[in-house]
Amino acid sequence: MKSTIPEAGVPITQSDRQEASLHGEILLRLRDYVVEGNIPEGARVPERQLCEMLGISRTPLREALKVLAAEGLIELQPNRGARVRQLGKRDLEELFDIMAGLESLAGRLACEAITDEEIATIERLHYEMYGHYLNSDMHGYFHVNQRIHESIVAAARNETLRAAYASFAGRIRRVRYSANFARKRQRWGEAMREHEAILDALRRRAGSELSDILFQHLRNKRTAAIEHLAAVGDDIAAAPADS
Amino acid sequence: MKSTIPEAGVPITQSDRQEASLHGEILLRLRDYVVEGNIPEGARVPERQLCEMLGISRTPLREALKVLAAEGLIELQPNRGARVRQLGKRDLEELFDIMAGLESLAGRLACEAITDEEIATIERLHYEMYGHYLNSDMHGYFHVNQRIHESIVAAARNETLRAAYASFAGRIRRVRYSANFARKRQRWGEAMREHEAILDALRRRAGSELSDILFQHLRNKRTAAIEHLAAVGDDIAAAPADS
DNA sequence: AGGGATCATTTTGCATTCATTTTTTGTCTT
DNA sequence: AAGACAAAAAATGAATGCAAAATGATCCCT
Repeated sequence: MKSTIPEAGVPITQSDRQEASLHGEILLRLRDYVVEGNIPEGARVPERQLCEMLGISRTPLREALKVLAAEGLIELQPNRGARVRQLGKRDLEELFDIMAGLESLAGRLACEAITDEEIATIERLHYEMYGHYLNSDMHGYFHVNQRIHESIVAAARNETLRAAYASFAGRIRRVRYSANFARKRQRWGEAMREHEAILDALRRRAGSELSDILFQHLRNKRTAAIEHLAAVGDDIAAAPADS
Repeated sequence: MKSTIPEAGVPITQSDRQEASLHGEILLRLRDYVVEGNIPEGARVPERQLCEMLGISRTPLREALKVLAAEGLIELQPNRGARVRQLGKRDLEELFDIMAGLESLAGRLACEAITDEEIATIERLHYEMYGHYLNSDMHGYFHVNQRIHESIVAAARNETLRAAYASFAGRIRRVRYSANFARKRQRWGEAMREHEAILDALRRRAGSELSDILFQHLRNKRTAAIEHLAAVGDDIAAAPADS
């Protein structure tokens, strides 16, 4: 008996749906492959090459490419193939704002349903993150920080929101990670204080307040990231013009 | 060679955006077709039938179906074809909350960039809507109401947000429309007052405040819609229950 | 020798074909 | 007559083939 495929008529969750068929498998692998940054931005990706790399024919590959294009990870130019999407400054601003909005929403919803246990878990993560902060462990801080935000999204009890959040997060994954290392010591301290405010509002289940704090917190992240990329990012900031 | 099936369905309309390719054309047409509610919820949609209806082969159709599935409009069950996605009560709650979050975000962003002219336009729409309210013109009210919310989203100056908003709106389009007619006179009056508060906050560019008001406004809409569908909707509410 | 046109090669888009899986139908057994 | 098993029919998933477009290379003309 395999992985408990529900009876007919019952919707299959998006994550389960993909694994069975080949195009779904390819979709998952290709998405990871792109999100992880294995293909340089704006690079042309010939179908044939991907096909032999994955050992499949073009049909399921093309289906996966269409989906990835719909998700905004790649661009499909008519008769000219697929390119990894290049994010210009404006694109990044828009995506960061959306992430801010989604987390802001997640925080508001989380206040309606979060359990004490979940809050305790987030508190533990918070202190763990504080430890990384004190040790100036950027890498550890980044990952625990991610887990905190993911925990808030999970506490919102909204699977559709979680999926949308994950999708948008994938689109700016590389940038987010690289931008994290741009964090100045001062901004880092501010972020820690903001996280304390987040935790405080969460404990009090102050939805509207938490929504505001989260948005502002992410907005500040956005500013830091954009500034960083404007200074360092030549490859990324080069995109804003068309083609 | 019988390859060219002439004028089997409908001629190609190039008026649609940049979608010159066949799969893109099919995607737009199929999406509209599903969103407009031409296929009953949960109904099986054989590829063959759609192919001859659209006058194309299965390849571009299947590509379009994959994208629609990624958008959440249809479901693809392995080896069992495509079905129009059925939204259970929980799905609707989640989607309404996301719409609330996105509009809340849009309002906040709009306050940063909206022009006096845009506000004036929204004011005109508001009074037009008020007229429909006084005349109990449900249909007119619904459409002007939509335009107001779309105007706020447009004023956010975030194309990615606009696209995401449109996508989620498509998923609950039918329900939204039908739920609108469930509006009790009392709730209708409340909605009008909320709209006045929205306009007021927008004039003052009070982003955080507008964000709160919009979320609450949409939350109230959600409650009304879910109650309505719980009472009337047998087909829609039938999905979540276990088999 | 340099710029541009023409032709060959590569790549993409779509149709068709082949292989499984599912669904239906028909028959047989209890 | 109802249920179960089996075979046929239909539908889906993936691969291949073919035409059109794009890319690159060669050749011609000034």
